[in-house]
Amino acid sequence: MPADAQISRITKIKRTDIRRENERLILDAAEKVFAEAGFGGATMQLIADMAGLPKANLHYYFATKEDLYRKVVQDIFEIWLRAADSFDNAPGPAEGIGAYIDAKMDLSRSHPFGSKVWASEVMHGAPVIQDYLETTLRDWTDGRIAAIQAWIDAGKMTPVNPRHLLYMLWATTQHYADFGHQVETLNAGRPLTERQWREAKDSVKAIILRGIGVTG
Amino acid sequence: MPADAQISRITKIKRTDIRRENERLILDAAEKVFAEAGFGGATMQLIADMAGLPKANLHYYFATKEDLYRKVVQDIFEIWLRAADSFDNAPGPAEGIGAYIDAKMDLSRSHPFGSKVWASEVMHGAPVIQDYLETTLRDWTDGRIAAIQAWIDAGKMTPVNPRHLLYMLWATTQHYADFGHQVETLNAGRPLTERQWREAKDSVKAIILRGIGVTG
DNA sequence: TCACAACCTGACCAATCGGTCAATATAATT
DNA sequence: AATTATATTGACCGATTGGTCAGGTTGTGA
Repeated sequence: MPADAQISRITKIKRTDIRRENERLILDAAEKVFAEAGFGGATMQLIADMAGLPKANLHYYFATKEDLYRKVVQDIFEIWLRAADSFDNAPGPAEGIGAYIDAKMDLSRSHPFGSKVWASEVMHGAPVIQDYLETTLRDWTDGRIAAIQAWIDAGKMTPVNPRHLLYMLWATTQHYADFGHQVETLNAGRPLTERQWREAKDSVKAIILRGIGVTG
Repeated sequence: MPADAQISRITKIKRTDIRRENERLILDAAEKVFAEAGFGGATMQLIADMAGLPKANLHYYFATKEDLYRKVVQDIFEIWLRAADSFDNAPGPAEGIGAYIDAKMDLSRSHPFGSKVWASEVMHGAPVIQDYLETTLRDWTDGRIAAIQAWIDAGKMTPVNPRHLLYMLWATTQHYADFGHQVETLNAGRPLTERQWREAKDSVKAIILRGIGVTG
């Protein structure tokens, strides 16, 4: 086997790899630009520059700006749904809700752009993911409400309105992503440190868990 | 005195009135359009149509789109600051924080567009109100943190991190405005009724006040 | 009544936008 | 090696944008 053949085999870029890598480049850039500028304020040129590709190349992989945006929003939604696994199979609210807060806070830290894109989409009336809200999200919500109600019926937590408890969990955890700039500004302009993130998580968990009558 | 003179006196439109009324028309329309489309997605033409004025007339009162936007954001900020009066002069956290939640929830219901514009502005890095964050908001925050700490020191509530408690109050109350569309979708597509708004407020207050060791 | 200032607006412009396309290059297949 | 499928890109286009401006209208004070 000649040397260049070996190199070729190692450095070879397969068609499927090209597609996958470029789509990833574009989606990452798009997530950031959509988050920072909104759908209306984002431009394909800006996304292209951030992805390091010519604008025309974006349209080769994603027909329209709206197609690209839709894919970004859907990806985030799936990540969030997966975070809810912490909720399931928990013996009680202390573990289930505590783990859910942990998971959502971690996502606010690791995927702040995605959270902002989702927030922006919902704030503008959910023009592209309305069907998701009415089907997947509604089903998911109903399921968790039932789980919380079961904990209440079993006397494992103080009776509260499960729906509003859920909203409070979403709002509080996503606040650290969506309003991250405000949080950072009020933190002397510096990003939260590892210790500060832990304190944020602990504070949220402490207040909410005590609020539903669960001893941390 | 001739009849038309009397009519003229009654229906007369003063210069100052014209300016005030038109600026109000434009600001109200702008708040709604900026909230629903974002700064980048909003167009002066759309705002003009909603205000019932020619586009050129908007530029007579507000030089640029950014000037108009800045005024909208500043108005909201002042309304929010005023809502914090409930915080002051309260004998303890039950009254102070309880009243603050009430006030912020009422604002989420009465000024949902303003809340969305603020959220959008902060999410995009606060390009036009960064100085407010660093001065007015920071001072306000420091003051409330001190007030909460005083309550803690006086043994009137469970020791919690005052800053994160504040963030939780903001996040939870504003969620009903910023994510109002999602809340409505999960409510069978219908806006919250008077009773449902009361239940939301009561749920938020119950969990948070219990979470900080205050008996409702 | 007159002169001035404030107010109004249709028509217009340069800039930018999302999107297209023909031509070319690269990889895969036969 | 030849052919085909996929990937790349500069140049371009119609549509829309924020903003301008000249000329007209209306209210105000002298």
